Amino acid sequence: MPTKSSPAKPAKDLAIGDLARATGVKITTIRFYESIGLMPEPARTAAGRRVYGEAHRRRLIFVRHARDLGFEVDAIRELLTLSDRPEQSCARVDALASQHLADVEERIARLELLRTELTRMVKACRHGRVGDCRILDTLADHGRCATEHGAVRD
Amino acid sequence: MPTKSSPAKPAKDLAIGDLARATGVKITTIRFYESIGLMPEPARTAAGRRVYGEAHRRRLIFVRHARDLGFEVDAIRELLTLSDRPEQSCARVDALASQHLADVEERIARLELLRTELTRMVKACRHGRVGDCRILDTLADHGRCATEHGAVRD
DNA sequence: GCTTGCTCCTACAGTGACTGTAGGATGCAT
DNA sequence: ATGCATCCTACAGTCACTGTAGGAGCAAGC
Repeated sequence: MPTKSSPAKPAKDLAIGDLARATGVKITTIRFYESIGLMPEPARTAAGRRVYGEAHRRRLIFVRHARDLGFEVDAIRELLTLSDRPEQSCARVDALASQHLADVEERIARLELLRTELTRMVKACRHGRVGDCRILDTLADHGRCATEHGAVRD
Repeated sequence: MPTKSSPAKPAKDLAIGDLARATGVKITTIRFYESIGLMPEPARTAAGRRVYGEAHRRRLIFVRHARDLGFEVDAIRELLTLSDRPEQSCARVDALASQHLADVEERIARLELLRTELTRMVKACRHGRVGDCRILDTLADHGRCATEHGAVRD
């Protein structure tokens, strides 16, 4: 298995399409990440095509994985900055992750209220005419809801 | 309590700000709903100010409540159309609500995988230096994840 | 050397569901 | 008459991309 101490890695160059295939990130998204500063500006060929190396690949995988885990771009930007300062305390990293976890838990809680309410609504449906529809009745009047489901908000 | 059979309701007119206060929907949002056809174009005063009545208020409450429950605008548009045809079967209403419920359940499932993974990451943190940070390690390598959390996607 | 077909480039518009701002007109109370 | 709240339109901004238009580069086959 490869270690980062291998000294003479040929650092094979990657075109943007190669990088996209290697990471599962779309070409347009890679360019977008560059435009918002999540990815650094790569070297270019004489014809102006982007040339990437192993460091770019690792960084993009980090970004993609953090996005998959739901971190926002600003948080990822900060995480990337932090990971460039290995001597610092990781308290801030912990705080970012903990905050994100708290956000996820809040979203789950809100969605569970929603699930409760929607389940109730769907069960109440007697499959008759629109004029007698309990689902529409409930939508017309929050007073018929069992829970104080707030708004979904994302 | 008011019934819709009250015949001579004075139908007190509402300015857009009154309607906003009565429903908790912001003025700009009411105008936005009008622009996308969720709310009908209201009558206007001679000076061009919008004038709303009880029917508008009920419709806006319906829209707001459906949005709070996470229905998308297109679904709400369809629900509103359906509720104008009280003799039709409510099967389509049921289908829209059931589909939305399924969507909510899927989002919950994905978020729960995320919660698992984030909890694991945060617990693994040994509060040391960035260079030894398990959280950053995990972000750099999906292989360290316990679950196939996909992407969050909303 | 030329064509074919793939890859890549920039620049900009569109998504969803709003929110915010600029700049002006109206309405009402004092 | 003045001041202030409310209202109007029109448009830009949000987030994290995705899609499109229109063009240029590059390798392989003929």
